[in-house]
Amino acid sequence: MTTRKSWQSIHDELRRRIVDGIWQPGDLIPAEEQLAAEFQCARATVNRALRGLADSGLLNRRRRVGSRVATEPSRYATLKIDIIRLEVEQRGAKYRHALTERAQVLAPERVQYRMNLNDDTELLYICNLHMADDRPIIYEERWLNPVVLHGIFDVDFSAISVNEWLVRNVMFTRGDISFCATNLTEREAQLFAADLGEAAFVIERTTWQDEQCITSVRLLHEPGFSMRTELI
Amino acid sequence: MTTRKSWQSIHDELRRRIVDGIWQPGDLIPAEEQLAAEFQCARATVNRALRGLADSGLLNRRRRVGSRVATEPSRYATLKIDIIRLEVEQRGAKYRHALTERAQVLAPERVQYRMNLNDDTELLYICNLHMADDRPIIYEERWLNPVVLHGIFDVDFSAISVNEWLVRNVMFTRGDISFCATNLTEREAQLFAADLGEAAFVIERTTWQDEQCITSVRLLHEPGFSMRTELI
DNA sequence: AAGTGGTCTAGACCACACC
DNA sequence: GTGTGGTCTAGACCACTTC
Repeated sequence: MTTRKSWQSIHDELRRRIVDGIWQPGDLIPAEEQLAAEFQCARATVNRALRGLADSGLLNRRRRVGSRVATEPSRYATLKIDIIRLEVEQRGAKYRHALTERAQVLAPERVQYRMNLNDDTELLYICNLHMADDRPIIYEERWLNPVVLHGIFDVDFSAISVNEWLVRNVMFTRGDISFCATNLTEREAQLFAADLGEAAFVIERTTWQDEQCITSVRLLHEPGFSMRTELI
Repeated sequence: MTTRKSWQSIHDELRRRIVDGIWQPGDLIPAEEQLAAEFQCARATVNRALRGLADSGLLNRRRRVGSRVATEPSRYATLKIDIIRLEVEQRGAKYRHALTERAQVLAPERVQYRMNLNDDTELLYICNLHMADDRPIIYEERWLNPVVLHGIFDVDFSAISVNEWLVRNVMFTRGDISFCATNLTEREAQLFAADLGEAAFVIERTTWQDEQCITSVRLLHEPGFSMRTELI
């Protein structure tokens, strides 16, 4: 055995060959066996490195065929979904939230559709204004399904935020999230001390436990908000 | 040896124990060695399963300490960044784009800042309107760095889109992306046959090759656009 | 049939964090 | 020191795809 190679160093070297154009898009690269011989390591180590490159979209791998440099490399942006309180506190600001609404209601039709509910299930409807250093930053409008969330009607959501209660009490198995832009209504503009019609960033998130919908939430961000992340 | 276990089946079983609350948030789960004994498999197989759970944010793992069920499970939304033409064609629509502007200019200050450039580098400035079934869906405004992109001034971007030319000719090593909402200016509203001030979704993306900025782009989406993905 | 990636095994050593 | 996860090895078999 010569010096021990790490899968990371092999990953980086192969990545370099792709980025520098030594292996062009569409090219078939050497098989794992050959690379293992070149790098003087076990095939499993090369496999680990190649899997990483395939995960990040730089390679397409197929059995019997080999690993090909992607012709149209897929790139991904990964967004971390945090509890709002943590996001605020990590920025060094003081977090506070105010419960602005609480009711037991039938959801509007488009929410029923999103949550895949019958039209006779009464939901808990909760609205919250989230603040950083006492400045409103997010208006949260949320529908909760009592069929899944037993005892939800008895929880005191002025003491604990809905978000945190959910995180501690149920775990979702799947969810979807969508992003869009909207013009502030008059009422929404007042919340942010902004102008009617200003553009605001909206996140809508719906989460499920197996086939049952847990909750659907709409997060209206203050005008000027921008969400940033790294590309992979 | 009993029946052969796959890392996937172990992953799913452990995930079930977490989701069903058999292992509560904060709990220390058995060490790899013990799980390997339970599942009658090699430790490497358990390791692979646990690594998957840690990657998806359900576990926090530390050497010497063990694997702990995350108290505030991080959830991630992963967005696939495709070439616009592919996105349109995958929806079954006809793709077309029109070059609306092309100039050799100094970038505005905020773009220079974003691209980390001196204030004397002339960039190639290109604007494109992307259409699906002849309806404008994205207005693209882009600055390209000729220092990295040799010969960029000679390319005919009415024949090939900037996006595709870039993908085929350079590969970026890192990038950042941000999302926000904006009110359409009068000129922008005209492009989309929309009203002045309507809210539109904006993506800004800047990509780099090592320390040099390749390009920065602003994608203004048609009013009503919504970007959706699954939560992990 | 044959070649490629995907995975598993059993064992080993290392890196790290807590003692 | 000691116990945990992180990784590597050498070999093996399997799964898939093309021939």
